[in-house]
Amino acid sequence: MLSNQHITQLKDCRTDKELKKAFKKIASIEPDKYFPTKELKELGYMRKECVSCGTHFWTIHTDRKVCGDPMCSGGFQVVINNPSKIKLSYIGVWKKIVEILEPRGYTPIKRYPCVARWNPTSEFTIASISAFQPYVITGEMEPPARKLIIPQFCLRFNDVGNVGLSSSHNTGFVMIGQHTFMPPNEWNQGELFMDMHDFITEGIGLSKKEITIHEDSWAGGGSFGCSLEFFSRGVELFNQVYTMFEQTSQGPRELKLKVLDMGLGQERVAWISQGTPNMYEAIFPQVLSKLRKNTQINLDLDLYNKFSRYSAYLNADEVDDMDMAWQRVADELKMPINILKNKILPMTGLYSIAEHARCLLFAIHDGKLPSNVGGGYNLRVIFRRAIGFIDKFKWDIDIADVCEWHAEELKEMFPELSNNLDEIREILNVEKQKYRTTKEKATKILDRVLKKEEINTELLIEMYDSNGISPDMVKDAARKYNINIEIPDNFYNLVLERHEKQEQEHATKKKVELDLTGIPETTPLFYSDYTNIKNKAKVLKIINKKVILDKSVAYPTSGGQLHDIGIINNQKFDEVFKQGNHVIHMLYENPEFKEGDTVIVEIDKSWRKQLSQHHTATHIVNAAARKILGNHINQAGAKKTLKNSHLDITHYEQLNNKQLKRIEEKANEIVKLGIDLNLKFVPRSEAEYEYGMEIYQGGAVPGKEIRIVEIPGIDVEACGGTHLNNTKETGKIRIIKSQKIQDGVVRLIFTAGNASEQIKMKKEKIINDIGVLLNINSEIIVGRVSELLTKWKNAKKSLTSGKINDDDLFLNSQNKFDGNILTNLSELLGVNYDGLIKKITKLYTEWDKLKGKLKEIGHILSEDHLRILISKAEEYEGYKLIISSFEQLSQDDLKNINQNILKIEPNLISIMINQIENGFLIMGMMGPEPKEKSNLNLGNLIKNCVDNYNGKGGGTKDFGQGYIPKINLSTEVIITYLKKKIFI
RNA sequence: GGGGUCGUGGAUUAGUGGAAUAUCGCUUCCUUGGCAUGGAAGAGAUCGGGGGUUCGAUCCCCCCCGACUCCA
Repeated sequence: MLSNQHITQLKDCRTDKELKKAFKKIASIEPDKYFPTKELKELGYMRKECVSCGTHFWTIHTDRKVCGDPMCSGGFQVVINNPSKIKLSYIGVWKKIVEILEPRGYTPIKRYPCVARWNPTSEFTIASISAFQPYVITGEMEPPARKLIIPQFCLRFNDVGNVGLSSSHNTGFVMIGQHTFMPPNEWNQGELFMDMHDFITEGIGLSKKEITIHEDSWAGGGSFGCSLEFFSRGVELFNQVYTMFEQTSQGPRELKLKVLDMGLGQERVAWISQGTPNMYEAIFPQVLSKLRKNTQINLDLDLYNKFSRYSAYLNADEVDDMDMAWQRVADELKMPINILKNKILPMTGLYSIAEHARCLLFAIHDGKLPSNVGGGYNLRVIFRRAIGFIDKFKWDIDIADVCEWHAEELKEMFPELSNNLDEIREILNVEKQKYRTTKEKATKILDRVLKKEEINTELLIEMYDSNGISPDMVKDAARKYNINIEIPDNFYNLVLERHEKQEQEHATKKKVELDLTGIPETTPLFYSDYTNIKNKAKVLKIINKKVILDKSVAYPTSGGQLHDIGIINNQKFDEVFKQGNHVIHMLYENPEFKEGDTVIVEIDKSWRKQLSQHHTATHIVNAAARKILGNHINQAGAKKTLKNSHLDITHYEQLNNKQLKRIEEKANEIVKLGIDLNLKFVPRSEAEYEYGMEIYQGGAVPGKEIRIVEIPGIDVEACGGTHLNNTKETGKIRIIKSQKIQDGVVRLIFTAGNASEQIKMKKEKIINDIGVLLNINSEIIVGRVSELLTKWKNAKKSLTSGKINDDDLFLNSQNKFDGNILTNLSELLGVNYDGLIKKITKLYTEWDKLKGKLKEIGHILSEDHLRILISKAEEYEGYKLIISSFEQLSQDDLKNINQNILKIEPNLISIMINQIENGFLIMGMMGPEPKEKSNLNLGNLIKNCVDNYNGKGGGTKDFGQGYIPKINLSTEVIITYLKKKIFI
C-alpha cells in the first residue's frame, strides 16, 4: 500500500513524533489512499484546508474556511441553539451506542480497571485501547472479541488545574472504545467510519452540517496510521484511528493485525447532546443538585453559559499570566473581573469537587491509594485540590459522601462501585487527616519563617519543594504581617529546574547483555512440580562460566523469587538468571564439559523447598491480609529469598501488632486447611475472563499462555514461581515485622517452614542471651531492662548533681511481663532485635562503670570537699580563682566537678588539671559575672597552654578544655605555666 | 522511579564544633471560704538509633529507623 518513495521517507523516522509528522504529510497528499474518502464524498462532505492552522478537514459547507478546533472556530458553542436533536443522559449515551452498534456485530464488554496492573508500560488506564495494551496489539493475546465496544473509565492527570474552570476538563472520564482487531483482508475502513458516522447522526441526532471532520495521523509504540477527528461546535467528540502500519528496522510495513482505535468521550457526547452550560451539568446532575442543596450557592447558569464560551482562554497550560487571562474573559463578557470571579469561582469549585470525587471513587475502588509517590500522588493532589475548595468556601461537604452519591448515580452502568464504599470512606478519612496535619504544620512553619526571615525566591522554592507550602499560601499568610511577597511568574519552572539539576547527577548504569542470537530458548522444567529437581540436558552454549542448556529444572531469578543453586555434572553453579527466555547457569569454575555434551542438572533440594515455601506463603499472606484489612489490599511488590520473604501491600497506614497478629493467624489457618494448589497454563484471555484482572498481583506477565497459581477458594494469581503442592507444606508462617515503605504501601516481612524455625530459635537465643547477661529468668527481663534504663539515667544525673541515691546502685525489679519480650524491649530502647544485646550490654557496662565512678568520686563531688577546694582559691581581678589537680578522671568528670563548684559559688573561676595515662586533660569554667567583666579568656588561655606542649584544645571565654599528649611533664609545671600566663 | 526537608523534656519548639533554650502542660507550696486566676519552687531530654572525624559532636560525614514533601 505504501509507495517505495514513501517507504524511504518513513524509514529514517526514529521516534513516534517523527513518524506521525512524516505520515501525516504523506496521507494528506494522497487522501484517497488512506482515508474513507469514498464514503465522505457520498455523504456530501467536501475536503478543505483550514486557513487558520492548515489542517485538512471535511465539511458540507461550501463557504467554511476554518476547521472545527476551538482555537480556529472561536471556542465552544454547545449551548446556544443546541444542535443535538436527541437528548441523551450520561448513561443514555452508552445505551444508545450499544443500541446502534451491537446489531452491527460489535460485542459490548465490561470496563477494565483504571489501575492497569496488566500493563507494564503504564500505571493507569489512559484510553480505551489501554485495556488491550500491549499484548492484544502485539498479537500475543486474543482480544475478548474481534469487534467490540467498551465503556472504559480512564484517568488523566495532566490537566488537573483546568478541571471545573474550563467547562470540559476531567481527571477521570469514560472513553467509549470502538475497537476491531482484523487481518488486512477483513479490514473495512469505510464500514468502520460509517458505523460511527451513523451513531453521530442517528444516535445523537446531529445533522451533517454540524459536523467537521479533521484529517490527522497517529503513531505510538512503533505503530502508526491515520485518523479522523470528529468535531461539533468546537468540541472534539471522538477520534477514529486506523492503525495499519508498523515501523521495523527494515522500514515501515503493513501490520498483520490491523487495529481500529476509536475513542469517544462519553462525557462530551452527553454534553453536546443535552446542551448544558458545561459538561459537568450533563454528566452528574444528581450529584450536583445534592451539592447545591448542601452549599446553597447561587447558581448563575446564564452567566456560566456565556463564560463557558471563553473558558478555554483560562487553560493553565497555555496561559502565562492568569490575571491577564481572567481580564480577557471579563472584557469579552463586559463585566468587572471581581464580580465575574465571585460568581464563577464557587461554581467551578463545586464542579471540581464533584469531578475529583468521581475520579477518586473509581481509582480507589480499582486498587490505587493516595500516596506521596507514584501514581497515588495524583490522587492525593486532586483530593487536596477538592478539600481546598471546601475549605476556601467553608462548605460542609464530605468527599466520601460525594463518592457515595456518584456510586448511586452510576449504579446502572457500574454497579461494582457500590461494593466497598465503607472502605473508600475510611481511606478518604485517613487521607483527610493527613491533609489536616500537613496543613497545620505548614501554618506553623510559615508563622515562624515570616516572623524571622526575609522571604526570597530561593526560600519560596525550598518551602514548596520540601514542605508543600505553595507560594499562594505564603502570600496569604504574609498578609497578616503586612509583608508583600514577590512570586516570580516562572515559579514552577524554577522548581522543575532545581529538580533537573539534582537528577542529572545520578546517571543510571546500563546492563550488559550476552549475545545469544541463534541459540534456541531454554525449555523450563520448573513449572510443574517443585520436587522435580533433576534432568538430563544438552549443552547449547558456553560463554566463560555461563552455561545455557536446552532444558533445565533450575529456576532463574525472576518474579521476585531468588534463583536455585545446584550442580551440572558435579560442578557447582551458584547463580541462575534469565535473558529473554534463555536460562543461564553461572558455574563456580570453568566447565569441564563442552558445547553439544549431554549433562545432568540437579538443584539443591532444601534450597528449592525453602524458596517454594516462601513463595506459596507470599500468596497466602496476601490473601490473609486482604481478608483482614479489606479489598483495597493489592500486591505492590514482593521478594522471596532463602532467609525470608517480603510482600508489599497497598494499605493506607502503618499496621499495629494486633493487625499483624491477626494476619499471621489467618495465614496459618489457611496453611492448616491443607489445600491442594492448582498450577496450570491457561490462555490469557480465558484466565482474565475466569478470574478477573486481580490475577496480576505480581505485575504484568507476558505470553499468550499465562501460568495460573490457584489456591482454590483463597487466591488466584498469574505467577511463574515455584510453588508447593499443598498449603500444609508451607509450615509455620511467622510475620517478623512490617514497615511503611512509602505512603500507601506497607511491607510485611515473614518466614515459612524451616526459616520460621530459624527465626524462632534466633529470637529464643536473643532472649536467652539477655537472661544470661543480666543473670535472670526471661519473664522478668522486660522489668529489669526498664529498671536498668532508669537507673542508668539516674546514675548519670547523680554525677552531675552530686546527689547519689543508693537505690540506683542495685537492680532488683521482679516485675513479670507476659507480652512479646523482644518487641517491647525494641520499643523501650529504640533499637531493632539485632541491636538489643549490644544496647543492653552497653547500658549495663556503662551503669556498672557509673556505679564505680560514683563510689570513687562521690567524695570529690561532696559539698565539703568542694568547699575545701574553694577555700584554697587565690584572687584574680576580685574573683576567686581555683586551680586544682586530679588524676585519672574523665573529661565529663571534670565538667561535673566544675559545675558543682559553680553551683556553690557562681562567681568564681575554676581551672582543673587532670593527669591520665596518655597525658593531661585541662578544663576551665567561670561564672556569669567574671564572664561579663573579667579580662581572662579561658578558651584562649587553655589553647595557648596546650599549644605550648603540642596539645590541642580551645573553647569560649567562659569555658575551655584541652588535651596534652603524654610527654615528660608534670602537673606542677603546667600550673606554673598557667599562672604565669594569668598573672602577667 | 528520582529528588528535597525534618526528628531536641508529655506537647510546641530555640540553638550552636566548646557547660542543652523557652512556652504550655505536670508536681508541690503560697494567696482564696471554694473555683478561675495570681505568686514561688521543682521534676521532667539515651538532642531518633548505630558508626566515623575531633582534645571535644545535639551540631560535620556515612549507614539505618521514622515523619513529611516535590517531580515524572
